[in-house]
Amino acid sequence: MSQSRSDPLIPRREVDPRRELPELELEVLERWRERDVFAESLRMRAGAKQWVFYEGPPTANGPPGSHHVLSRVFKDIYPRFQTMRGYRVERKGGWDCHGLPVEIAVEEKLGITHKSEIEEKVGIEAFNAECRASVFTFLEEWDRLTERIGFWLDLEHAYRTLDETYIESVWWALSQIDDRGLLYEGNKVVPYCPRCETTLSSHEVALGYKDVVDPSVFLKLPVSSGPEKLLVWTTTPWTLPGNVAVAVSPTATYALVRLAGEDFLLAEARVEAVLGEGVEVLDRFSGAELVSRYRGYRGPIFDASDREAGPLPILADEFVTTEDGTGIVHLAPAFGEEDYRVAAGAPQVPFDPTRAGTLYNPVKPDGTYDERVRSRTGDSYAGRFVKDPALTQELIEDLRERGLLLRVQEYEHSYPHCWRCGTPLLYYAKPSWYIATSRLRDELLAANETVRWHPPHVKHGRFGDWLKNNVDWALSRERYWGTPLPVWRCDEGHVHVVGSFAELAERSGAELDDHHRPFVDEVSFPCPHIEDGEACGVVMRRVPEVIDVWFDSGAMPFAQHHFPFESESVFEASFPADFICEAQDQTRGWFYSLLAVATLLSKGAPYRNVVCLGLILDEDGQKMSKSKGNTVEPWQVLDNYGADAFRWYFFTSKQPWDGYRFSAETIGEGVRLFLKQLWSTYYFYVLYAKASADELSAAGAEGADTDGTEEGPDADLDRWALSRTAGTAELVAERLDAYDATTAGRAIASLVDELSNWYVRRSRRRFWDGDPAAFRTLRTCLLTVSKLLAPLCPFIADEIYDNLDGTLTSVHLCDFPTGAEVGERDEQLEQAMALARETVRLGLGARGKAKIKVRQPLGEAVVVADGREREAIERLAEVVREELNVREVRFVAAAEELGSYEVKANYRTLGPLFGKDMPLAAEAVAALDPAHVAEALRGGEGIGISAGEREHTLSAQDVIVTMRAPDGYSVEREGAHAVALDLEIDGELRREGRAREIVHAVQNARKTAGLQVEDRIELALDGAPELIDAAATHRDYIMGETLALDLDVADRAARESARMDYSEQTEVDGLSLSISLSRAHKPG
RNA sequence: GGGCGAUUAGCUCAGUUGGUUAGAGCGCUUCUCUGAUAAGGAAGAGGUCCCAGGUUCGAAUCCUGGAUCGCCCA
Repeated sequence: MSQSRSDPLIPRREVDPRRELPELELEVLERWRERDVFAESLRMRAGAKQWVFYEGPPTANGPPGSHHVLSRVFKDIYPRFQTMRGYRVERKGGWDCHGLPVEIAVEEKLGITHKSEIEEKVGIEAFNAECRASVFTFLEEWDRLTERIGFWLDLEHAYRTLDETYIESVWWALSQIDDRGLLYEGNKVVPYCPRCETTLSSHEVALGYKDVVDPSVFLKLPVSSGPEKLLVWTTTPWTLPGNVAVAVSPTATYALVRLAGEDFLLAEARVEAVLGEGVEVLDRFSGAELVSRYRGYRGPIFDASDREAGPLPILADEFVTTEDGTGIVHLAPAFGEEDYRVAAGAPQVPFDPTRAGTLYNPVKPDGTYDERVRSRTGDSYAGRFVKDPALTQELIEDLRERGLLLRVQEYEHSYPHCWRCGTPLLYYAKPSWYIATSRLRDELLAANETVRWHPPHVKHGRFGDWLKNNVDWALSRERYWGTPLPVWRCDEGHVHVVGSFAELAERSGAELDDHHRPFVDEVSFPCPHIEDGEACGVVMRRVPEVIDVWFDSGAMPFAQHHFPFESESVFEASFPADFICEAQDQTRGWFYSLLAVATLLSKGAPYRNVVCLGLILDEDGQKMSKSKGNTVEPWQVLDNYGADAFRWYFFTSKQPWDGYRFSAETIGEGVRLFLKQLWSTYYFYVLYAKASADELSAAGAEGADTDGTEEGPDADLDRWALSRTAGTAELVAERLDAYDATTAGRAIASLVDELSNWYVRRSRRRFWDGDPAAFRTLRTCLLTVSKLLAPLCPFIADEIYDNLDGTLTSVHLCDFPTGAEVGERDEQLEQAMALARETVRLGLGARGKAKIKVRQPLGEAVVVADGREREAIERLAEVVREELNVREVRFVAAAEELGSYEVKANYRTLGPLFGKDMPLAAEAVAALDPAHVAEALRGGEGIGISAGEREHTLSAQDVIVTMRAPDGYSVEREGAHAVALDLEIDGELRREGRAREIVHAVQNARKTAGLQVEDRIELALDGAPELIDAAATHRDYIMGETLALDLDVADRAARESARMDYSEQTEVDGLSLSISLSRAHKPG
């Protein structure tokens, strides 16, 4: 397993600086397979404490898209992290197999357009066999994608909701719920798809809202006792044949008004909106009074073969509002939830919910009128689809002809449609099985309180609100491919819920291999119901429904383990989950079904942390969909940029719940900025460690104990790099613990940027020289980065670890690094370095302003800094000096040593003191003599100012001293910091600058001549006397830098050039220079 | 109609308990550095911090109202 490294500083393999990451990832995958790393990561933690992850099962009957990659990335990060933290994190995969989407796909395949064909033409057995076959159509692609993106999931032991064991656990759950008295059959108005002929659950309804324009009608219905007419508004004219009553608000004020000779009744608040201005109000009274005054209206609104003309009741109920319409609503109990409730409670309406056949419903399950409904001319509307726009026009025309229509108005509203087939839903009274979740509302809310949501606002916002408004779970579906509802019923009306396959076998004697429909439908048994001490005994048959697939998924915590029939301890140990993660659309989906099922079984919240992801939109902010053709195919991204890049984009571009504007190009940016930079730094290390192998293996043996004892700038830089890395390790662990991969990832990116652009850049010379301390430092930093990065970008992280260390077979078997083991934290040094870098930045700015190249040395840089800042920069003065290419760095305590300056009030300290008088105080400070103030404050004296009615003695923190640009220097400043450069260039500086220019020119010539970096040369220079002078003065320097064994200057150069391999003419500082060089033969 | 979230540079996003002149990356222009670099560094152009009120000495930040976008609910 572990491999000993005799020379830890020397990498095992060479590295290609232009390595294609997708190709690299495929190799890493191969290595994981060979070394069985995922399984090993579990074995390694076999005895450890569990950290539990639940996989929300996708359906594999469609191909995976980019949004699946999103959720799978986050589902991978935290389990990998917690594994490295020492936990055992099992990751059982899962597949959601049942449900309407599967059936729809099969219907399409078989060319079925209507539900009835399934039983009549195909047969349930054949149909379900097709469903079973199609469930895993895309399984292979899912598995392939899962592996390719580095999502470690146990696919071999994945649970499947169609498995017998799974179904049995679901049955058990339902029997438990029944035992609590929470399962019931109700006759309720439900959202119903007339095409699929099935009831939809509220979460399914939520998927299909569309904005549509429908005609709404204002009716005038004559009261039965006089000429007045009730004004009634409805947006669903098709429900009018089902009308049995109207309702008003008992408390609202109603008005009797006269318009164009007609008397109307409507809510006073709606008069102007409905009838316009200047309407004559004849009388006002409350809704309750209206009811007692008029009692009824002439009905029915539409003629029907089984209805006689006569008064229909006016009812009063609180649900009626006067916010829109007329304040009077029509009631059709078969087509509205409130209508049903109000009608059921009114003795004037001949509807009794407990008695079959009393609900007036003229619409058949396929969404067409039955033969009872007749038009004004006596024709039947039978067979017409109720939402057919042409029919709606006929109904309106009918009303108009009969003088019942006041007005038709286009009404734009959001209306639910079937999320699968797009048919407008009907609200329709149907018998249906329910779970009384609304009775558990308090338990649900209490369970939610124990959950940590990411982002937090979901808890009391979207999800909490949903729980507060909980309605009973409509559980049954009149479909075929699903977990059969385990409810048997006899003709006496007794109901029995079967809780296990064994129980079913025992009662019926039937042993089934497959408990799906239609096989389970055949099973019957004598009714066990005991009445008066005697069993009923009448034959029981299963009700035809299957259950809502959301219940399947909500049952996964126990059903995946076939609990309670086996694996009891496994289930107990893995409940609740520490972490689940899905997109926001699961708020009403899986997040709810999990919570509801667990609560129904009195188990408390099934998860502790939820990461709730946002949606993926395209570049223009449009929702991605196949029909728009704006989807980004995962494979396209993976092949071009790789999985690490894909993953990196998701967690560093923004917080994942904010949603994404996604395009392939934005992923490329992250590759360049971060992954390539990391790779470059890693390549640099490997290149030079290989080149210095001899020195390093000698040093390796004695190396470790000399660490930390060295002094000087190099040691400071090493300590800085280790401190920054240690700090980052602490931060990353803390953030990943808090499910904040975004901050963690960005912190790693900053670290890598600083290692690459500061540590490595500053340390180049040490790497060329084979300084073991530099290699040790950089290796520690890179290895730490690889471990920090392992949960986030598992491929590149493992490659770096494997090459630089490889003690374990994968970085994913390592413990997550702690700051302490990386190195000592020195925050003062970190701050000092930040200040030094800031100073360099300002100095370079000053150079830029003066247009003096960095190659030209300057005499001095004057840094304005005081106190601790000065100490900090002074400690790193050598770094600043080199970076700015100046002979000396001089410090001045305050700006006046350099030039004039000004003082300003510090609002942060003085503001709270002076309050309203702050502007006066600021003026008072500005009016002070700056030199005097600075002098006094440095001497520890206070300076009194007064503003308004207050007086205050200024201390050093109360003022900000800012320098003005002095003469003779180029100055760059920012806030209190400033760097000034002495621009005077004397002969010596000029010569040195020119020597450096010459080196630069020769290096370019070497490149052009095609020489290797390690080739030695013979060099000859000729040209302007100023350059020759400089070259002569800095002869050794030039030879050293250009690896010249011999340098000829001027006089000899001319004749030498003829025999040289390469020569060129160039210009330096506007002066001509000729360079000739030859590859020298290395001695020995 | 209600709820939740968002709105900051051409684009993608930061912006700490309210504090002086609002930042970064990408892209663009100019310059520069380079013995790891299709890299790096500097400068420039680019902002009514969605709008309007309010609180405050002071608002991108807090409050109210509104607009637009997204999601959810009815």
